[in-house]
Amino acid sequence: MSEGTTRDRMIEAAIKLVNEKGYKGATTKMIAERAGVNEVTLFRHFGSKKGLVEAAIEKYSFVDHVSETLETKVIWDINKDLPMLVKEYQELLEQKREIILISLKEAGAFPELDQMIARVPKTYKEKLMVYFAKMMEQGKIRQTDVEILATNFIFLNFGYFLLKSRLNSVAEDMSVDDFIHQNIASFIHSII
Amino acid sequence: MSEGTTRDRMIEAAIKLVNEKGYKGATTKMIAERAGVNEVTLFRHFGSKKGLVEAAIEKYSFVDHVSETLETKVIWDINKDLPMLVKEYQELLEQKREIILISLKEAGAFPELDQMIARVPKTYKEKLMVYFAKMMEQGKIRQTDVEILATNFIFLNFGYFLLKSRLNSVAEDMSVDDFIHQNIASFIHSII
DNA sequence: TTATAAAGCAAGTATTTACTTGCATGTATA
DNA sequence: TATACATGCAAGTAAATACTTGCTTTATAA
Repeated sequence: MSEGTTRDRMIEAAIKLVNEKGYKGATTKMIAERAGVNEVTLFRHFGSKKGLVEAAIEKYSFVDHVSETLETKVIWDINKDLPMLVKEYQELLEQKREIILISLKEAGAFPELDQMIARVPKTYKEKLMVYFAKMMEQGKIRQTDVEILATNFIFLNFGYFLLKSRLNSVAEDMSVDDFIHQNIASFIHSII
Repeated sequence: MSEGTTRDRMIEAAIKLVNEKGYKGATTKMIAERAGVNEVTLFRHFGSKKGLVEAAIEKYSFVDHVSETLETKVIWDINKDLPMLVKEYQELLEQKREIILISLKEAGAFPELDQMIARVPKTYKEKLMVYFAKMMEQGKIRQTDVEILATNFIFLNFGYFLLKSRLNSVAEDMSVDDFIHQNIASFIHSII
């Protein structure tokens, strides 16, 4: 029995097990066991397995503060801003790691989940474009297509995140700081 | 009933359904149905469901010709070589799309699959490093760390591929040619 | 044409799984 | 103390699922 209320423990166990075994693979028996709870309690709280997983998804879908960061923490110095943004974005991906991987696993099964996850890079891209445009106005980066800059930045981040998450062959042993000081530094160098 | 031998049809149906529904979600009944085959035939051929999926995995794990390409088709012109390599790599990812997504879904369940998939970007990275090193020797690209170049190139490719595959929000409506002419062009511009 | 192999068909089995019901136990609040 | 509420426990149900067996039908090839 871990910490938190009964409800929290069930939700946490559900997220973890669905991530490990997939929706079908995570049985209610296993979830109850890992939550240190009787299986019946699970149905009394959420009605059905689907209800439980939906509750779990909802709980983990906290509103991302990435947009906020891009409006407050930015100091208009590309060498400070981008590393900071990568760090925040990777942290966000890490926090949502399980639910992102679930959405890759269970694509289609939970439409709301798809949309929810898709929204993250989308809003991020839009805000990034604004940032790059302003930097360009100020003459702090080269004149280029801001959309390309933004998508490339996201592809880099997402590619690194996923290759590190699962297929740890290219990005193995590459910490976020390594990624920032090597790969992102190279990216920055190319746009100033 | 699609084309091919009975065996081929079963394997094809297995790959597709496991990709759509996950290993547990793809029932033998469904697989048989989609293959236009009696369910018993499936067991007579492969003994068990696991046997079938393993056979399917093995069949789809053709040796990648990426290494070969990097040794034969290259003409030592970065503006021609990289687009060509992206195209080939994206085609490879596309061909292995289903099995790559399966390996993300069923990570851990089929260890051989993990290794198999992981090998693709790994060998690609190594070959790329050699290519970049030679280009540098010839003074055709700027002096930089070849490993960073190679990983960034792969992150871009993989990030694009996955965001396009599933979370189609950032990369939606972005064709491979768009990706090459915009994002990769920007990458090329940054290293010459 | 005949022998052989591959596939279909029907029926069944054991197990798992999501979910239910009835009742006992504990625990907090009025 | 009494009343509500949350949880545990035991037992069960209906459906689905992987897999089997025995027999018939179809296609291949000698």
